[in-house]
Amino acid sequence: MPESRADLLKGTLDLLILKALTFGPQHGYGIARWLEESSQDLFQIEEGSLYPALYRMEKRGWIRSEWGVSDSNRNAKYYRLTAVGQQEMEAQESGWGRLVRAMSLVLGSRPS
Amino acid sequence: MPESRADLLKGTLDLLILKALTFGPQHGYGIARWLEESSQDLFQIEEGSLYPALYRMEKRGWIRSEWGVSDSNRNAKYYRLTAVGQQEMEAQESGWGRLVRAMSLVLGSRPS
DNA sequence: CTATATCCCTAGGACTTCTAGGGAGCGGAC
DNA sequence: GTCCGCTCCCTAGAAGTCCTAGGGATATAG
Repeated sequence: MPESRADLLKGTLDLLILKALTFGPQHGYGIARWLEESSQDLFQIEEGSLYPALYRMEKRGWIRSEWGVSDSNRNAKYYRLTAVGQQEMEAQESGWGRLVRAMSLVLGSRPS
Repeated sequence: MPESRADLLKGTLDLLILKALTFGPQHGYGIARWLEESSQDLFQIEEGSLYPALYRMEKRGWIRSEWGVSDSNRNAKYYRLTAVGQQEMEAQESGWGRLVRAMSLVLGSRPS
């Protein structure tokens, strides 16, 4: 019963990945690094979460992959956003906005 | 593969329940109603999510229950926050704040 | 008496994430 | 030349949360 999970990513990983890919194709490792950087290290992206996420997102048609060579000259699988993925990104972004609004209403509430 | 889940609550249910109980003891049904009201119906609390959540939260010592009689004169199980639950609430509230900050950094980012 | 709202609960499954590994290649330090 | 660290990919298994889809009982209004 390990209650000690950092677990800061509450179902937001898909949106984060989609967002990372709006700037052009990127490989898994690069996505993880970018997310950590751009969140000022608030996010820690576990590879055991990332790769399964990429796999299911590709299966759903949100992203598509292609092998290439990375900046550091290694083989890397580059993912890019599809049109469906772009729509999904927008949908999830607005869903996130609704969640934040709802939470903010509740957390700022007084008794009924 | 039903992708059609409303699923607005991304792991925030515990915090929502804890928050609801900061205003005094309340029963499950009342918690659900209050959360829907105070979120302006953005949250829909399913009973199949709520009662298991209450059960595990009690098992963890965050809340304690006692049978009583509701305003509408029915038997109802009233939950109240424990000291541990109060601490947990504060911890989760600040965790939520960190998530919102991190998401906001990433969603507002430009390419690396 | 019948309908509606109020109240409680469980089982089973879908889904996401984590832990905990394994593997391989490139480049620089020594 | 060898070793180490970083880059890169991946899987299996388990834990945890939430949903769907039920089931049940009672008070009060009409």
